[in-house]
Amino acid sequence: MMPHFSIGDLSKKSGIKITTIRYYEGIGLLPVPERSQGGRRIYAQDDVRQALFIRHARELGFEIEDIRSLLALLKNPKQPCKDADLIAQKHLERINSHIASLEALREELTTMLQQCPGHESKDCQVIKTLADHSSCLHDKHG
Amino acid sequence: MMPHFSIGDLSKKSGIKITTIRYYEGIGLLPVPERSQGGRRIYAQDDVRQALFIRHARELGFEIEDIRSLLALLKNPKQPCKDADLIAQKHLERINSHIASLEALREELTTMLQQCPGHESKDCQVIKTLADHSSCLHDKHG
DNA sequence: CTAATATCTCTAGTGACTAGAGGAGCAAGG
DNA sequence: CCTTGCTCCTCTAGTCACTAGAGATATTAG
Repeated sequence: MMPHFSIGDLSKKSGIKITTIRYYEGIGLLPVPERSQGGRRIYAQDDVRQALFIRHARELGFEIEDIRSLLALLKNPKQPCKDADLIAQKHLERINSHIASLEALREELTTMLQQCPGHESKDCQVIKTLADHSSCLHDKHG
Repeated sequence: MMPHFSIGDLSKKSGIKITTIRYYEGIGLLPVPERSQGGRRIYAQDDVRQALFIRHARELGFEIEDIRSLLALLKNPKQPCKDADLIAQKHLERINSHIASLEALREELTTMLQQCPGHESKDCQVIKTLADHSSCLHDKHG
């Protein structure tokens, strides 16, 4: 007899909220589970594993579409590994450029705050910097 | 005679897309402008300044509600500067923690990719790491 | 006068959920 | 057997900050 779990069990085991589990089912990221006589979802051990996989990937910032691809690779063990590597590599690049732009923002915000001596907002460096883009440290933040 | 600008002019001068300008008007971030006889928006120099302020703040990652507060401070020069500093300070903290978690992700992704020797996805370290959360470098990514 | 371009309003879509309404299943205690 | 309280059900709508598109009108250049 295989163990089976309610949606609440799956939620606790995977750390994914119940509403989110239903949402994932709706978009096809989690399988459509069996139902009890009363119409409630019944999950198996495999579903717990898949939910954990998804949660971990989301925590790592992978997008849903990436996860869809990674799940396909997980289920087809003969698929070339480089497909997964490519997804991870692209994601790493996104993260790297995201970090770079956030660091630029941090620098500018820090400068703004350090230079701010005033008591009234008319002297405020934060306001001034925002109002006058030409005094900005960087050309591009985004 | 004050200079006046069409929405297209404002868009070019501010770097904000036309549709976004209308959206900002809708949510009260930009003022409701005068209209020409034919019903087109007419902007003044002040609006250009305000649009630039908004764009710069958005580039720095401030949320719309933050910008609303900062605009209020800009327009009331007697307001205490620390109100603006507080907003910027909070934002800086958000950015710092965002950077920290992205760096954790980067580390884990890098490790995953470096350890990946395989040819088939069943040996893929990327897939394996995602499937087995316990082998994860960090407790928390988020 | 015509053709091209700019602008208008309005609706709906994006991603990844989240919140809430209103109803039904289910287990335990009295 | 009945009630209480929890879990679960579906469905709709809201979040944020836009973006895209349809279909209509205004303005401008030639």
